[in-house]
Amino acid sequence: MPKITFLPHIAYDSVIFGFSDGELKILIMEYHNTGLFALPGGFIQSNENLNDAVLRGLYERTGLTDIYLEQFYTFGDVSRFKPEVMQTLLEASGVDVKKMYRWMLDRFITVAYYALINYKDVTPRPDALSDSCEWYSIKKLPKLILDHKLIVEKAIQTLRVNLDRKLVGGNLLPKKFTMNELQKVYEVILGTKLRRTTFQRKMLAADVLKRHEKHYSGKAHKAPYLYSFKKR
Amino acid sequence: MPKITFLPHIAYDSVIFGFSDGELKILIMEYHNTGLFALPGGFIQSNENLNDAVLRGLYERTGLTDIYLEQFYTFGDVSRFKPEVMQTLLEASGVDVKKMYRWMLDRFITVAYYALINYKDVTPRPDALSDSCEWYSIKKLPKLILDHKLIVEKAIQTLRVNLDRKLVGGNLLPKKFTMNELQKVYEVILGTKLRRTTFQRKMLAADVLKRHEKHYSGKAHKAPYLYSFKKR
DNA sequence: TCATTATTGTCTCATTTTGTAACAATAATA
DNA sequence: TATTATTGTTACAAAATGAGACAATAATGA
Repeated sequence: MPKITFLPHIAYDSVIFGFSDGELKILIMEYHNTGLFALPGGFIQSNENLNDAVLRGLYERTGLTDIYLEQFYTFGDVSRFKPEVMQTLLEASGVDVKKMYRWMLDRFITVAYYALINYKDVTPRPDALSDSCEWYSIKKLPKLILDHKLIVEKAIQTLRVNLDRKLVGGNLLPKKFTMNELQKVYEVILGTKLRRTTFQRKMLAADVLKRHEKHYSGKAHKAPYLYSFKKR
Repeated sequence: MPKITFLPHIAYDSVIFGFSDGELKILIMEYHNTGLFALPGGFIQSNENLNDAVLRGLYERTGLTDIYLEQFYTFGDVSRFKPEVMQTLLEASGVDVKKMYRWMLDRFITVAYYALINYKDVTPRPDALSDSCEWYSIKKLPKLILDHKLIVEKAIQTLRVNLDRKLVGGNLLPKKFTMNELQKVYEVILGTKLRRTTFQRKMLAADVLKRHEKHYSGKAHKAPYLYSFKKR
């Protein structure tokens, strides 16, 4: 069995977005007994494509394979080199830093991705080094290590720009959804209220939605149609 | 004097755009006696910010310090690992590959940037490994090594998207320019003809231009105003 | 000197897109 | 069966854009 080796100095971090309770949430890991929180990230095997490494990490944490994923920035400032932080994480997990994990204390450049997933499809799983992997509202994030707060902010900025251009909002919803649910996703991401009729007209005119049967919620009013995104 | 060391496995490549003769051009390096062409790139010193490394490389090739620069993608497929190409480059330059440059034959992930500069401000300078550093029209590029063609294509795509959103077109022109010159830049980048009156109205409405004196070209017609971009 | 030519800055009107409100059509409830 | 809340669609106003017209030059040359 060949030994798995990772590329030194290069990592990735992923901002995994979900939508629930009318809020935008992301997955955050907490490390054993440290009170330190971080984005889910990982390393690239020496014979592995960068994008595949990220998909592998996403699969390990969420169990999902067919994920909307987008690379948005690579963070390479020297100021993100803080070996004492990584040392704390490793020691708290009881691994032998001196031997196997020496390379993890080096300077790292990290390639950041964001993913959009359907909240309900996921049961977050922590990895070997971490205690928990849980959803946090982007309005109430814990303090994150290194520059991870900056990474989250840039992810949200990029998502906002791409929302209309790439019409990616639907990836945060189940396959079928109502127009109102889609509008709420847009409103939360953009941070503004949108006009119902204008939104509906725009989405229908974009010719990306397929209309399905009506959805009877049990509420005392007209039932809305369900929609799904057309395959491209 | 401390020895300069570079981060292994990480490089950058830059797509340096200029505008002349009504064409969009980029700087391409040719390597000694090899007929191999590549984007200007380089490595990151172990105590240097990623962005600073790119600016340093840009300065070495162009002599410019105040450059519009944007990171747009990080390329990390295993398929870009072709040690024989780098070996050819190094050997043709007469360096001792076995000793100093062993690390250059490893797998590299490259962070790609594009820069916009005023063509006339620059006298391209080759680096130690290369023969020449010259402007090529993006319509007539030589065959490039590795995935550099893909990198150029992605740079152009990103530039198109950012053109209106960030109003960066002016960085390809001298400080002062006429509306017609600016329009030509837009047309070349977008690959389409634009309507003169609509373009003028849009640019003026955007409130990013400052109007200066008229420019008398000697031609037999009304003289256009000169404009510059407002500082942000 | 004064038409001529090419191009510019601006205006006008038509067309398209977007903002805003109105309204009829339900699905459950009382 | 009237009431309530929400939906899909239409109607009209307002704004943005497309497309052309036109007067205002800067040089040229008769």
